[in-house]
Amino acid sequence: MTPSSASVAHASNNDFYADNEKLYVATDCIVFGFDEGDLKLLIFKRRVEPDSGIWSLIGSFVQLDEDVNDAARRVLKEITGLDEIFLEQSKTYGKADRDPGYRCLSVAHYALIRIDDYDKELVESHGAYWYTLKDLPKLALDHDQMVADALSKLRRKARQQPIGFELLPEKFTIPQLQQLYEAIYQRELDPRNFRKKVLSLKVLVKLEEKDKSGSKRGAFLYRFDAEKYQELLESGYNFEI
Amino acid sequence: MTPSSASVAHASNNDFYADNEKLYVATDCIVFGFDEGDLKLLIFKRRVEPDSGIWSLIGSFVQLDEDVNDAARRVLKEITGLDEIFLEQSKTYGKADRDPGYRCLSVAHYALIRIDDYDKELVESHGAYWYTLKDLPKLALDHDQMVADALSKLRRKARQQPIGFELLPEKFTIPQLQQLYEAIYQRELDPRNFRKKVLSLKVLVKLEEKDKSGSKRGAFLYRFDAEKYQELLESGYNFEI
DNA sequence: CAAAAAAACGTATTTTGTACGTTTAAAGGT
DNA sequence: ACCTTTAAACGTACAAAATACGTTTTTTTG
Repeated sequence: MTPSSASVAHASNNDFYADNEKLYVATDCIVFGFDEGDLKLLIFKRRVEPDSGIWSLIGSFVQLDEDVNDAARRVLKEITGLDEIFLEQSKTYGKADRDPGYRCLSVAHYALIRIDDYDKELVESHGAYWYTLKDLPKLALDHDQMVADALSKLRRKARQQPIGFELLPEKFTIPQLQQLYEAIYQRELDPRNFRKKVLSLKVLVKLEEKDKSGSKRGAFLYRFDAEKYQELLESGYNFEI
Repeated sequence: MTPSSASVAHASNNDFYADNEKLYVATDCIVFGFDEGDLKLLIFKRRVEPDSGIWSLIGSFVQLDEDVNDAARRVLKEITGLDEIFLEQSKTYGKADRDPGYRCLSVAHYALIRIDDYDKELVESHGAYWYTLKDLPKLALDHDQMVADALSKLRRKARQQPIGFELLPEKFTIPQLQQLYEAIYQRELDPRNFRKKVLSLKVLVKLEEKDKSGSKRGAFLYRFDAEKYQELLESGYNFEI
């Protein structure tokens, strides 16, 4: 019954939890999407008591036989219908009083999804909606902090690798890519320098098609070269837009 | 009895743990120090059965009424006698099978300590020792991975802020500072460019004393200017040595 | 007192980032 | 048909930063 592994049974003070005590572990997902030039977040509103009407991140308990990151993937699949998306651990929130009434810690994960891929009906059936970051309502518990932390991780991540591709549709224009980075960094970028920089990475493949939704003239569509992108990652290059 | 908060009781699949099931939460600390030109790690060897002789990181269970990061601080205080040291969450390890026999997840933290500050007797009384990173023995469970991850976090952190100061004694020479960065990055740096760069930050205060332990000529000692260091952090400057 | 070694200072070159001008393609009004 | 407008696409000049490497200084030791 008593754990025996070296990982925990070593410090002098290794109390185990009493039989009637329990510590819950949950995971919450900060789901980012990009649409109409804005970074969006998938949040959901409880429709039944208790806490009906309160907005929060999507999440779930970690089951006893389940890896923590699998729990996050399960939540994402349940709500968006999507599999195999970018998902990374953000941070663990472990304040003893973070959830009133009982002890529960949450391992937050952030996900990036292509906003045109997800299962719209499934999302709505769960009471989940996309919110622009700026218009975000107050969220439950420490979820506001989770969002702030995930956003700052996303920003750092975006500097290290061309993460934008996870958030854009397969074909995209350079101005669209720029809009995404502007949304992530929350500042304007020079379109001429942005184009120069992004093309210098040699990970974009120019297509023959144009996208005319953004301007009269239209802009050429690009897709990214998965192979060269991989090389770039492995070289340890810093994207630094 | 059943948790009612919005944070967890929302997904369709919110199983709670059965009465006889329990999920343990521990914290493990990756404690870095710097001595004799090398990065060192504080690890400890169990001296009683079971698992006697196995090396592992220092750690402990998180108590039911205790913040997770407080648990890490408690462990550090217990083993090193040190308070108020640099401590940051690294990553949470949550594979269902990471610890054989029972379900336990671990929230890893990494700490940076001035190796001449710690309580030597206390450390030894706990069976803990400093090991150079390269000579590290095989550690228990997934602790090798924890060390690798923490090291990579330390590297990234070192690029963002002059973290070296946490690891050096109050007075140090520029060549010592360089040695530290060489140990962190695992590559050689040009001493002339290193000096130029580090002095350009204007956070070092030159003292009148010299340290003669490293060379015949001796090198001037410096301390860092806490105020200017703080300004530098707040300006969002990237250290980038 | 010369040789050795590392500290301390300096300069040249290359690379990268930043600022901003010009040309081009297509749409829409007159 | 042609002029205007708009954003895309391309290009150039300058500033800042990183890198490479030469020189001088200080001290110890043979």
